[in-house]
Amino acid sequence: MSATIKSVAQYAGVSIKTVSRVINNEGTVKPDTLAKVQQAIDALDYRPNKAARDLAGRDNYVLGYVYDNPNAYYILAMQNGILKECRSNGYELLIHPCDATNPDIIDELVNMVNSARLAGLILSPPLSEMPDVLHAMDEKGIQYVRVLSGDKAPDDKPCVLVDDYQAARQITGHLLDQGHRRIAFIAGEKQHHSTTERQRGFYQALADHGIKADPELVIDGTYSFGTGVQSIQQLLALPEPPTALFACNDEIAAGALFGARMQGVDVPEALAIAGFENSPFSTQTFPPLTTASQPTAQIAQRATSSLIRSLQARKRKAENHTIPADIFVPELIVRESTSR
Amino acid sequence: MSATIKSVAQYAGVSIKTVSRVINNEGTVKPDTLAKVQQAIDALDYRPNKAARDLAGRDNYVLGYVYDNPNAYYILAMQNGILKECRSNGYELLIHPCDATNPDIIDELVNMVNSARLAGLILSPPLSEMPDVLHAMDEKGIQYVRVLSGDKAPDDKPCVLVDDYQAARQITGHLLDQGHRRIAFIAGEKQHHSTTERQRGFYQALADHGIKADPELVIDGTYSFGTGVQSIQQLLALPEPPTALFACNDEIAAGALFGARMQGVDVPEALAIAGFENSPFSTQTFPPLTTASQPTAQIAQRATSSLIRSLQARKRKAENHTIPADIFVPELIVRESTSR
DNA sequence: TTGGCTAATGACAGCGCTGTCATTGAGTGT
DNA sequence: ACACTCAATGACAGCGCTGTCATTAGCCAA
Repeated sequence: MSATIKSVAQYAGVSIKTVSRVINNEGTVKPDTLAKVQQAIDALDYRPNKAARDLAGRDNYVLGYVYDNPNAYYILAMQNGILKECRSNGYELLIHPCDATNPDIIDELVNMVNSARLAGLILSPPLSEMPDVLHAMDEKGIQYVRVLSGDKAPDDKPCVLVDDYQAARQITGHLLDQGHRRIAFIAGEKQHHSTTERQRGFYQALADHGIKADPELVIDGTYSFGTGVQSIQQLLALPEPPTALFACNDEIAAGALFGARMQGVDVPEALAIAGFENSPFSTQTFPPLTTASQPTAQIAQRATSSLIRSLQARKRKAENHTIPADIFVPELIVRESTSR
Repeated sequence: MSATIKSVAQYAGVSIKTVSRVINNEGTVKPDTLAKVQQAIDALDYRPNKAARDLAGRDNYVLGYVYDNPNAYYILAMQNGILKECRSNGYELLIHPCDATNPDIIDELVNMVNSARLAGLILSPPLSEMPDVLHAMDEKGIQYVRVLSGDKAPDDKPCVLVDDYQAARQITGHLLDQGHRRIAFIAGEKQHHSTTERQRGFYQALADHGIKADPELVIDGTYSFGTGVQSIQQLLALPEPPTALFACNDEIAAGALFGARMQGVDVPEALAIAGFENSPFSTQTFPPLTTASQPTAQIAQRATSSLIRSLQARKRKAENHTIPADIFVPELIVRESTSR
């Protein structure tokens, strides 16, 4: 049988109420008492019983993860990170796939939150970037945390930032360091902020090296293999084709790699290719792709943690309890697709 | 506030325990008492409080989905199907990724079931095919449903079957119908029954046409892009290379397609390629892959439904309540990669 | 020192239900 | 008519936690 609040209290030599205060972060516990309790919790591997909390308290300890994203790897990684944090805080997760282009999406979300009595929502792109959705949530008093592309929080509501701009700058910088001067860029859907941020980083890196981007080398597409194949054909047909390519994600990069090979262009010898995301795709190509890795699960975990802290803060009516936004910069991973 | 068991009892003029008996279908209530209670429930629109039931009872109304499978698309589809069925039955889902090769996997699962007081488990391959795991669950009295590759239930415990054998036979048959006689096969991990079943179907289809399989054309590998690339190189180097390939899944097929193209071999003109699974991979290649589609979400839903029915049956001690196994046969999807 | 205050902690009831066991009452055989 | 079943129902404790309120300890000013 697993540990209960009672056994933790006994172990730590305090009352169950004090343990309750610790697990709810009520903040009115002396540091050394807190340490004792924390230690007891760890020692006994205690996890609050959700049913009991739900029954005794007035809120439900359930969070919702709403997503609309075709990238299964991303979703799963997010989910794992969220789950991990939920578990260690005695929350449960309700998973809700949805269609962001559905005009009734807002009603759908509000209904879901109400009928399942969710404590809060975790939003990832593109939902986290839809002003209408966010506005509706604010209006209904629904708490949420967003995972966002950017380097600065747009407001003081909880969010976790992924600095695509900086990472894209690094990738482009890497290509420039290899001596490339004609570097192409293939963009994904422009609705995703990640796309525009990555593009911004691309331009900035060029500018850093005093290079003017050639508009011919920048192509708009979608986050798909097909975009990569088509775009690279177009690029290679240019009178002066690029010597390097930065694709907005690995899937596009894989498509471009495929397309280049089909045309007899060697990678990386004649064309260096870099992707973004470090998806399983990126190691399954020949040669493997240089890319940028976002620690998605960790991002999700941090986001969930912010949400929970914000929920707890609101519960005890702490004022202005703003949680500083975390920033993650995806890390450059150099593989053979860009080796000299 | 919604009605509680107490208010229903008062309204019906019985004790709360009798109401409890009614809502749990315990069957020891006199018909007219039952009618009275039922009427009270309807009148007050009473819905049992899940948290209270969980806390008081011995099981939670929570199911667990345990998986170890690198295929994110598969997991997500399973998850969605399970979720759908859970919701319509008032159950909740706990998701637990794990590592099937971990020697402590059994302890891990037993611990999880106990500490979360799960009502039952949904097991997909490879976990559903590990005798040790199943045996341990039986021993501990943990209920489960398996998703299995096969066409016959191995025992009378709940399971849902996916007939890979039949589907593989159909795919190979399709290749044969196109006139191919030298057909290669690339296998995935042999621990997965799906691999051996697909291979069995491959051999059977050849036998149906009086063709003896050439051992040179059958290659063992893993369910990966890399396996496809390497294997096709090996196959094309043969003095008498195959004219068609059946790869154990789409990822291998995509790798093989990539590898063939790199060697200047046209698909489907010089080499027909078929995959399996109908994963998003299969439409993102050029040309798109012929494959077999399994309705994973539906399979998951059916599995969950079996589990729930079996749980309820056991609760009211119904004997011999065997639920017949469902069988799904993945459906052949013909695309350009095998067109004549 | 004394009273008055606040921060830290504890005692205890009760959330809505189920499990266990006790009680009732109708039916049975002699 | 008698004890004897057994089906039907009820009384009651308690699941593990939180909310409320009481208590204690620690501190300061007078």
